[in-house]
Amino acid sequence: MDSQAVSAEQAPSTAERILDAAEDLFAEKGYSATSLGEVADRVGIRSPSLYNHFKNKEALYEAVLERLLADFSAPLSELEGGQVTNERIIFWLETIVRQHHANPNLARLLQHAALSGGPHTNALIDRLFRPMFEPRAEIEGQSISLFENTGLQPWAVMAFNNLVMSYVTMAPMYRDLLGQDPFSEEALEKQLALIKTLLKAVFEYKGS
Amino acid sequence: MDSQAVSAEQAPSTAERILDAAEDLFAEKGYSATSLGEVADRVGIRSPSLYNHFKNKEALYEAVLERLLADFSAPLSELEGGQVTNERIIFWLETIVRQHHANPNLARLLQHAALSGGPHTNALIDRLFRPMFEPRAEIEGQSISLFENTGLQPWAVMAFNNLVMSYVTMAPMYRDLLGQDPFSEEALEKQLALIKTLLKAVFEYKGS
DNA sequence: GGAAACAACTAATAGCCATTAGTATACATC
DNA sequence: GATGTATACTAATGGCTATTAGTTGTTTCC
Repeated sequence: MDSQAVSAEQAPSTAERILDAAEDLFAEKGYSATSLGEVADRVGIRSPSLYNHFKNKEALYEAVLERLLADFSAPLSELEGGQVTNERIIFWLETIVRQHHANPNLARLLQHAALSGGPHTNALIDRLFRPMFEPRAEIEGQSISLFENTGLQPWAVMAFNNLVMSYVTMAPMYRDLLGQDPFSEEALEKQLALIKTLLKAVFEYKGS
Repeated sequence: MDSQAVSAEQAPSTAERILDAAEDLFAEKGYSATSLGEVADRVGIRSPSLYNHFKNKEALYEAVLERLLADFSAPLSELEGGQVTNERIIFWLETIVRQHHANPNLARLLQHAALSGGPHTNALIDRLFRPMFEPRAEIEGQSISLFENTGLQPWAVMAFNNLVMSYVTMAPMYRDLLGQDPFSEEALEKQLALIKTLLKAVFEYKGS
């Protein structure tokens, strides 16, 4: 009865609460191992009621993906909106790391998709990764791809993607091994320090 | 009738063929999303026949894990059997990378366990990772942990584990993005070159 | 050659899955 | 106040799940 919030923030709609619960579960268990009954349980409704908000399981999954992609696509677009300098690559990578720490679900979902497939996997690849690997659209006459001058592109792109993604997807094990929260502020700083060091090493790499 | 091999190699037993099929499926889909019916289909028998060889699904999973762990535990034991020099760490990491390329299933299985849990996950952590993170047993009076002198241990350990594991678990997506086999000989060489460069960068890192 | 062990099969179980149909309640609009 | 629209519910479906029981044929051993 006292739950009628008068504050500035709206109480989330049922559809939003479904998306929240489904995002966590899809990220943890993957598409096929996630049951609509469990999603409904977390929201506090019965599973057939989900169909008032989403056409079916696949549509719910697609909506979860769409919401995540909207957040995570921004940084790369911004990077490509100007000259790609080493400094801006560092800044871009740092932004991405912070984003994954703030919400680890996209990385987890992507990892499930890479391992097991599932609906819309190709769309995921195209929208999240393809832009990093393809030669960039020409800007000011020059066509540069990330890390191009190191001679190890696209392996360097994969390597740094691996660093960021696997930290997130392995976090439950690391939590156990470290005895501390892998998403704490200190942990984030340590990971960033290491990644920046490695990034500089790649910038200076001229071939063995 | 002509299938009675007279050659040196024995035809694999039914139990071994079950293990092979189950390993691939568990690695692809994870524990709960793998059905015994599908395992049986691949072997060419009916699912109740599996129970002639394994007590139940969990015992089959455990047997798959055991077989994989036997292969993958060797290199670290060997590394710790002597002085831990930078050169031997490089050699050890190279061995591990080659092992994961030869059989990507352990990395995939481990990734599923990290994301979703499942039976024996704690045992997996303890046997595969704990030795890398804990201070090593004293050998010749000195107690050294890997990467200790860089000041970023255990983050460096995690980072290189991430590099190796994620390359394997993301391989299906990379196959699509690269347009070539991520487990080919050339791909392996490229990955090794990059990892060695990064490893040397960490050895020389003294703190920002 | 009879006995025992082994490994395949079919049939049947209880439980969970996504999904549909039909129904009840509340709220907004005319 | 009547009429829709939205959103919850219960009940029921057919399919898939792991697992058990019981049966049949084949191999191994004395």
